[in-house]
This record gives sequence, structure tokens and C-alpha cells, in this order.
Amino acid sequence: MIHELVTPLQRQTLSANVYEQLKDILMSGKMMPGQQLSLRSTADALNVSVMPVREATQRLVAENALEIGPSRMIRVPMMTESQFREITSIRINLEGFATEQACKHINEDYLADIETLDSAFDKELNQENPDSTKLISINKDLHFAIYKASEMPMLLQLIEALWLRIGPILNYDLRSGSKRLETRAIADHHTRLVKTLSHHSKLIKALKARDVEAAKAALHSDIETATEFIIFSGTLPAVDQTPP
Amino acid sequence: MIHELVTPLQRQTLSANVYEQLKDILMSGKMMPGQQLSLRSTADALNVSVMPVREATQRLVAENALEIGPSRMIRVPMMTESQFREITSIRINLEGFATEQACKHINEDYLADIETLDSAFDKELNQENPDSTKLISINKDLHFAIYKASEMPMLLQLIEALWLRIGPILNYDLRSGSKRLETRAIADHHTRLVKTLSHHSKLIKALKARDVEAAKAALHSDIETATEFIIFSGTLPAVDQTPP
DNA sequence: ATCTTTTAGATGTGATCACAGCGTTTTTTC
DNA sequence: GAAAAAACGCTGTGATCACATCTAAAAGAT
Repeated sequence: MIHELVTPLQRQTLSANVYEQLKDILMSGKMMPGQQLSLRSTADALNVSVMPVREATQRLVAENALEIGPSRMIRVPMMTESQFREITSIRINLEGFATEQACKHINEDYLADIETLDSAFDKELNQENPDSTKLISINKDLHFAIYKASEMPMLLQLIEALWLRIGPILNYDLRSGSKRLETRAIADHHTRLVKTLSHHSKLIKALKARDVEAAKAALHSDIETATEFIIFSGTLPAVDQTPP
Repeated sequence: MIHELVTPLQRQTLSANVYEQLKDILMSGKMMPGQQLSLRSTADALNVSVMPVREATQRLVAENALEIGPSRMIRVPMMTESQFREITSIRINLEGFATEQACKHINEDYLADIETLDSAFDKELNQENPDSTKLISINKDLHFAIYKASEMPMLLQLIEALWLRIGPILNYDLRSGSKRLETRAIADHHTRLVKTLSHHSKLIKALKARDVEAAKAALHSDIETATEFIIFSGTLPAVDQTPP
């Protein structure tokens, strides 16, 4: 009866709670790359002891979403341009594979979610003052709605880990971008978003037609466009500035 | 002077030490899937307190090399056949990509390491009593020597995480195989290893010729052969037997 | 004033204790 | 003897304390 309807609701631990919060903070890029993170201060801020924070940060370190510096201090990882390019090429491969599998398992239910998010993106973009943070969030949800159709949960998890690593960069760019949106930057940003929109529509059309090659091509363009924008904006250091 | 010669030798923590040990144990499959792991008992066994073990296990849980059961107990994950197939398809993609990149960056140094390991594998296999554990270990080193030539450290790390997840299965098969090596099993096992050997030689030849497609094909066959053997041996449960 | 030395604070790491939840075993009851 | 109940032991979780190490500020010397 009811046992089959409710989820077991495994009472989550404080560690898991802290982990989710820190993950959100990093994902939405509320911490800059290189910024330090003290166990005690964050524990105080979250009104818990250091133990849950320790476990959460250790887990994030394991996922490379945080790193421990030479003097054991925990910080948001810096990322060089070459590292960013490596992640991008891995993303093209892994997310391309997910898209390929999504073409095989796509159906009306998946498409409904995808098109809802696509129109939400469209709507937000065509407002007079588009909220970049919201656009990034919708874009992420849209991509994962597509990858979910691959019906490969582990693959989804791997891709999530990669997005977690580039999250801080995306927002770092956003902040530094907002400081210099005087001249061409804002125009470039807008044209980039319009490009993204067209990539999305091509991608969805290809999914409907189950056209694997077209879908992968559209995804490739989408990722490349965003990547080139980040690299061109010059927010990434050419070489590693931090001691190992 | 000497400062540039020595590595900083970051004094590793106990947690990292425990993590490495547990990782080795899992990788070499000294624990069966489903087997439980108590914090206190392992802490006693390693002569440390529970703290380092807690952090190490949490990290392994984050990497899906361990899992926490419904009653919070930590255990080696069970793996269904469909999960195993999913990992295999991800491996083919990711390791295929690594091989592709290795073709671009291959040189004499990389080749030297690769061929040393290849001949070690050949030598061990042609002994009268080949040590299966040693063969698996050499096979792993050989694969990663190839992937190292891709010069993509993060990709290497992702692949390592996947191998960590299938490590227990490989050994589980090995043990259950040793129990039933009466009839055809041992013969099948030998023919499989001979196949693996031929895949290796094809793969290395393709690497030398920088023939991307041939290299990927050889790798594909290599992974598929091993996978089919595991699945055919029937050590994997068809559906998940453990409560979520 | 400038450079060196010292000191005080903050950091992550590890150990130990207390506790709630769960599983098993023993005891009790019929 | 079989079923229900209580006791016990073991589990992971969280908090708190002690410690070595490192950083940054204050004191000292020249």
C-alpha cells in the first residue's frame, strides 16, 4: 500500500546537509577560485561543530571541487586554461555520449521536461534585463534533463562532477564580467546567449528526430561556444599560480 | 639547488594513508561485494583511531568504491549486471578517448614503459602456473601506461575511479572461479587471456602507427572480452538484491 | 625607518567520549 | 516448546579537547 509510495526518507546526516549546501555554493559560484575555507568559521556559520564540515569538505576534495593547499588550508581550486580545456574535451566526449544514448531512449515524458526548460530559457533571455545567474541555472537543468534521457545514472553522476568543477569558473567570469560590462562585453555576452539558444533548439530538434550525429554536433557547438567565451574573457590564468 | 630536486614530500596524513590502503584492498579485490566494513574494527586493525578511517571511508563512498547501507553500515557495493554493463560502456568511451589522445602524444619514453609491461604480461602468462592476481595487476598497469600517454591527468583520474569500482568484481570472479576451475572454466579463462594478449599486441602496434581507429578497435575488443567473461561467468546478480 | 626575531592567533589533524539507532541474543512469559 | 519481550552489543554520528604547524602581527635590534 503506502509503503510503495513513499521514499524511505533516510534521515540525512548533518554531514550530507553541509555537503549539499557547500556544493550549491560552489556550483552557483558564490566563492571565487582561490578563496580559502576555514573549518571552524564555516562550522560557526552553519551552527554545527567542525565534524560535519570536515567530512563534507573532505568529500568535496575527493571530487576535486575543493583542494587542500600546501599548508593544509582548504580552498576553491584555481584552474589554468589548459586544465579548463582538458575538462572541456572530456565534457564533449562524455556529454556527447550521453546525448547519443538519449537519442535512443527519448520519449514524450523526457521531451516534456526538456521543452519546458527550453522555453523557460527563451523567456528569461528575451526579458529586458535577463538574470545571468538564472540563465546559467536553467541551462544546467536543461542539459541534465537531456542527459537523464540516456538512462545511465552513473554517467550522469560523472558529468555532474565535471560541472561542479567548472561551476566556480562560470560565476567568476560572471562577476568579473559585470564589472567590465561597459563596452563590448555585454554585447558579446548577449550574442553568445543567442547562439546558445539556437544550439539548444537544434539539439532538441535532433533529439526528436533521433538524429545522433546532428544532436552531437549541436551539443559540441554549444559547449565550444561557452568555452571559447570563458577563455576569451581572460579570467583564467595561463599557468598555475599556486604552489602545489 | 637541492630544493629543486626533491619533492616537497608533503607529510601525508593518516587519513590519506588509510585511504591508500583501503583503496589497494578494494582494487585488488580482497573484499567481496556486499562485505561489511566496521569503522572501529578496521581502526583497530590499522592501529589508528576511528577518525582517519572515517575520513577515508567517506572519501571512498564519495567515489562509489564503498556505499552506506540502509542502516548506515558501510559495505562494498553490490553490482547488478546492468550497472556493470553501464560502467563498461562508459569505459569504452572514456578509455577509447584516452587511447585516441595517446596516439597523438605517443613517443619512445611512453612506448618503453608500455612494452616492458606487455612483455611482463606475456612472460607471466606463458609460465606453467600463471598467477591470475599478478596478471590482473600487470594488465591494469599496462592500460594506465597507455592512458598516461594521453597527457590528460584528469581523464586518468576519472578512469581510475571506474577501475576502482570494478576491482572487487574482478576478484570476486577470480575467487569464485578458482572454486570451480574443474572443468571448462580454467580452459575458458586461458583462452580469454590469450585473446587479451593478442588485443594488447594489436593495440600497441596501432599506437606505434598512430592509427587511431585501429587502436580504439583493439581496446574495444579487449574491454568487451573481459566484460563478456565476467557476465558469462554468472557472478553478477541480475537485479539489485540489497535494499536501497 | 628597516629588517629580524618573537609572539600570539588560527589552521587542519587526530583521539576520545557520549549518544541514538539497529540487530542479535538472551530472558521471560504463556 | 514457541512466541513475545527485554537486555546487550555493535554501528555510525557528532561534539569537544589536545597538539603540531603555519601565518601574520607585534616587538625588538641595528
